[in-house]
Amino acid sequence: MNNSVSIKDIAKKFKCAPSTISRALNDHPAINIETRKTIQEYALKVGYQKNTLSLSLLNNCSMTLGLILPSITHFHESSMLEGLEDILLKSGYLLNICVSNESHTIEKEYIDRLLANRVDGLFISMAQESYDQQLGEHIDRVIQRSLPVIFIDRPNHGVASDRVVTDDYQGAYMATKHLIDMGCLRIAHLHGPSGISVSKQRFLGYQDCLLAHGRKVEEKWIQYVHFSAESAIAATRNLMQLDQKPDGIFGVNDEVCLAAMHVLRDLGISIPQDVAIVGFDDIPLASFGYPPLSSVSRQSRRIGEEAAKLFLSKKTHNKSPITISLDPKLMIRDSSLRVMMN
Amino acid sequence: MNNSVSIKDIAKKFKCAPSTISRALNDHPAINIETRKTIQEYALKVGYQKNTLSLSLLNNCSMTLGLILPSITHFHESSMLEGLEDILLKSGYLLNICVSNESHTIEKEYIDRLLANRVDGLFISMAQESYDQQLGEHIDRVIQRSLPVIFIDRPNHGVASDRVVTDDYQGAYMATKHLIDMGCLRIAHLHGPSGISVSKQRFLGYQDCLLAHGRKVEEKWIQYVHFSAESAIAATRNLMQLDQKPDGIFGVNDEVCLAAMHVLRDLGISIPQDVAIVGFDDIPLASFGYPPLSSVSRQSRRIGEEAAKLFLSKKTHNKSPITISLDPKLMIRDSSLRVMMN
DNA sequence: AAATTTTACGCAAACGTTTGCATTTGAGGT
DNA sequence: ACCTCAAATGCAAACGTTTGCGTAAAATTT
Repeated sequence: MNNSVSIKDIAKKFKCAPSTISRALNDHPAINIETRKTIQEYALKVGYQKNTLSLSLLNNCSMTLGLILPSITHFHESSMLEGLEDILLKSGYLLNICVSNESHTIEKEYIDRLLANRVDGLFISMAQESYDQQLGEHIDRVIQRSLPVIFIDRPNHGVASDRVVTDDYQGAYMATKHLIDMGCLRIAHLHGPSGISVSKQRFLGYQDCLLAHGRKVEEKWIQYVHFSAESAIAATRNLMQLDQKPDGIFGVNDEVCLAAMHVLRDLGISIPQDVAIVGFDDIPLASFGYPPLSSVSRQSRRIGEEAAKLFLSKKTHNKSPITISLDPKLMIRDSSLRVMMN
Repeated sequence: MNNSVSIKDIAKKFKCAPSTISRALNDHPAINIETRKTIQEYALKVGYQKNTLSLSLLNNCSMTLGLILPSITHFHESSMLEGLEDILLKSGYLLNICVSNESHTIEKEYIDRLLANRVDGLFISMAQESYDQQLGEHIDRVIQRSLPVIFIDRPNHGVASDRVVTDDYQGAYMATKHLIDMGCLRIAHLHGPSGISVSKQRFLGYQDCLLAHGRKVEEKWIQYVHFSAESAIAATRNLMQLDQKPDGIFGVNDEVCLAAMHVLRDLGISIPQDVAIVGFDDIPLASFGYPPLSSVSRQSRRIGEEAAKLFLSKKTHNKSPITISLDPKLMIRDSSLRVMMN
């Protein structure tokens, strides 16, 4: 079944000790230079490949990391993964990817497997279930092993550890402020799944911005949606059936906004004149919506990069927990850019 | 640094042999039922976690697989990954994710690391560089170790191994046929990056369908693009500056089509009356384009599921290489649904 | 009471690699 | 011929776990 050749096999071939082979392959100066050459050439010929598992066992270091995400199909998540990979590739690590599907049970199962495989660290964006039910002891188990745990996007209630996030609050504030600047008087919000930090922070930014500018936060203008486009259909229709229709929408992400624009077009409502709209994430297709969708960029790829760098710095220094918060950027496009006439 | 407790540690605590602990934890009947209980409780209390690495070493089986992709940010790829994960989760495997970024060098590096970590199998969608330069010996090295290698999407020139793909040719044929049925006389194609199988197959399906229906395949109606939306901007403009403008477009994927529609709207060209358009992949946002974009669905998630199942069946049976080809489905939406008046 | 079986556990090897500490060999100096 | 020293290599333990085999003690059967 397994054809791999080991150091012992090579040792038999040369009738010498495994240690000699090991040293030869690692260019140890104590081994005769010609012996080294001969052994190295033979190893190459027979396709010898070091078995890292034995080393991991010996050194208590597997050069493998774990990444647990609720899902991976959104641009933000996959883009973040690419950022992580980019840095880890250069540092010799491998990454185990685990999709929890927002389930606490699955998350726990994956953590068990990762621990059993002795990963050297863990990046995690907690499942909604774990968050809702305030379940953190599975993460604590990891930290008790003094393994670096780096939280991504979502916070770690109770657990003291590192974090890399975008400042969702600030991003939402900027988006809402922009809508106010564009003359919107009744700004609605497509609120993300409750219990998830991202939803909450974006709502708070929206709320505080309205209050700071003397607006009221009306419950009827807040509709709850999931992160998928479909869920925004009904929500948007609801908004547009109100007596007091909104003239601005801030959505929890771009998918729901693109779906909302779809509904608005259906209803013959012009964007941005009748309703201005701003999303979040700045996915590549935002620019190609009709009209092009204004959006808050989270620098997804950089989140991954910063998380990886944070891990690498922890490996050596082991400082106290820190939070890296990246600034969001507002990308203004036609969906909110009103022709002001005053 | 590492706080993990081993079987040996527990054995010392109980002043017995490690083998006793091992058997107790694995519910071996030869161990006294009460001893078992005591040991299991203690193990739970001190947070014992089996070290899988030692077992991997012993059994030549790591319960870990590798997945190498050119990128991960497209819906098709991340969706496929979720399908893979779903099946592998149930089978106890972990998945190492590797993004090659279409680079042969990176792909080779990742394969080395995966082999060193003794993965039990490999899923791979080959990098364009490897494909362009006909480089396959790094894959051969894997197969020579008699490791299952399953190719995804892109073929394995020269290498005899399993494959899971969508029938791109058939999908493209269906899309083109649909445009013909909708009365399009001059059907253009936004051709994907050359050298990549997906691009080629979709072009061939387009070409053969045209020929089969007595149409000419005109070079001027074929524009080359990347898989990103941006790259379709210039391409679409070029098409619309021709004397003989196309009245139908089949695009290599949805991103380029959504971008193309953006350009068409800018030019005041009505969709689908002036130009009908059909994409590929059926990404979730296709439904929310303006107008909603017709598209060929590849069943991305199922590709991952089938690949995982194929691996699992190979583990036991070890049959000769097979190719699983999934049927594409044409999702007809407004972007191509013309009101026929004849 | 002797013989037999059962119960419950220990021993040691194995997986592949590294590494500190011998040990061997040969050369050079006296 | 003897001592010294360096060069080149071997030995054995270690990482954590499993497992076939051995063995002691206890329980059961004659």
